Amino acid sequence: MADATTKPTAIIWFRDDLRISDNAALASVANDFTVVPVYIRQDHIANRSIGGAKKWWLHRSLEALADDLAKLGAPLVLASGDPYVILANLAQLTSASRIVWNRRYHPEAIRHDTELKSHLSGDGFEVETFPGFLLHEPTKLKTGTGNFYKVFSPFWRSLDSTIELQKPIPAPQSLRPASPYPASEQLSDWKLLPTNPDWSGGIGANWHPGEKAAHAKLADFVETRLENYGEGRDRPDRDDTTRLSPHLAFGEITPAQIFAKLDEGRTSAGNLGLDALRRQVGWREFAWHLLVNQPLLPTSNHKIQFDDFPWSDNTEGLLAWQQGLTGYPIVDAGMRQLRQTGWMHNRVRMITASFLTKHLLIDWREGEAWFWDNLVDADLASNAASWQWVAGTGFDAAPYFRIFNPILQGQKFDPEGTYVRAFVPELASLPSKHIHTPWEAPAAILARASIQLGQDYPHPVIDHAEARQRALSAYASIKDAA
DNA sequence: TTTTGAGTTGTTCGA
DNA sequence: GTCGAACAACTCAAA
Repeated sequence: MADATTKPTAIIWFRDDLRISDNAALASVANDFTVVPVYIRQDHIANRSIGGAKKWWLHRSLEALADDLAKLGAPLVLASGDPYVILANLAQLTSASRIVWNRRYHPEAIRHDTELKSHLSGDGFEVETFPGFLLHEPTKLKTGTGNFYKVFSPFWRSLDSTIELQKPIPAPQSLRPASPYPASEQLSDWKLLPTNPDWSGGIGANWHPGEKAAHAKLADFVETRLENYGEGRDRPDRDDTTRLSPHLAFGEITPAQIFAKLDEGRTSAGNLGLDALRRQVGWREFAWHLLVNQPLLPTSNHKIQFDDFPWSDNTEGLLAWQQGLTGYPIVDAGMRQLRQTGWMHNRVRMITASFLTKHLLIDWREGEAWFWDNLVDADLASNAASWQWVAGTGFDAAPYFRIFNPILQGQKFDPEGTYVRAFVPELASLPSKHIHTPWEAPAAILARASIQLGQDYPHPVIDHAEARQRALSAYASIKDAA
């Protein structure tokens, strides 16, 4: 009634946090303010354009968020342009006194948001920012000697034992809209969905963006797959992973919410899957910990001796890898899964990344960029940290002689070839015995499976043993130089 | 300050 | 088929 007009007004700026629950910024204004939720279009993150798969997800996720906010009573306002201008204009229009957001952590965003906060504060607005993206503040967690952590295990021991499990904040029951209420741009005008051609079919069939879908997926996982997660998560031929990564990347769900849900299922009998999943979430924390403390992570070798590494300009090899035509079935299945669904199983990310950097000797940054463009869950920190780890250039990196054997990996983690058959249909009729080594299959068996190597499916682009030796000598060359 | 133990995810070879 | 050792040396984190 009367108090709707007497309450002050606040603007909440949504960014990497497309959710209404466990949203500290939103909760801070939900009760005592009339509000304007705004999302400002951003085509770049850290000087990179957003990949097509993520644009598709963003569109759907904004739809879901807008829907939720409309039901609460304060529709989402979409705007394009410079955040300072937009926020200041909105504040003027609605007589807002307070502006809030949840923090982001990629280096450019930290710089940008810090500057923006000081400008807006200088203009007389009360600006407050909140955590919400991670379980820890990357600049605050330190080793005993005051440095940031560079090795996962001690990092995780420290974080895992000190996490005070904040209870996730419930979503507000309702919101009071500011008055007057600003006009919004139309989401469809942002043209985030692909047209001509619309390649999003495979992605749309696999994913349901949005906060509600994220929580439904988590609940289903805890109920049906958590128990198998410890070993099952390594199997691309099974569906034992959470597939929560894109939901996390868009902030539709928080690590705190995941941990809280997991805790409900904690038993005295053993918590193998539960602890394994916490640990995986810990890897995301660690990647951001590294990125915040080492902003060059996405672009520069952490181990600088790799600046002299003889990477190859193998454009044919790069193309074969990108298209899933290397002749190694597990590699090709992974690369095609990525193109078709915007996602790749974690085990296969390692296999394909090892193949690019070690078998083809192509700079990890080429692979990082390709993953960034195609992954629906593309995460600046996880992507960069993981590529550097595989390439051997990064923090706590794999020893140089750790070169994945794509044949063994296929046989071990996709023993029946289920995964290969799903994404490399031209091999579907091949018996399991030969599914990971079609070039060794007897002619009669290839004929029966209607495969002519070199025609229906490529010969291996390079022999494994030869590639292994080549990679080992390439690594030896920079070791000698150093 | 020095010392010590440890470090996601592997492969190959030879007994 | 299975198993342990070798593949290197270095950096990190904590005692």
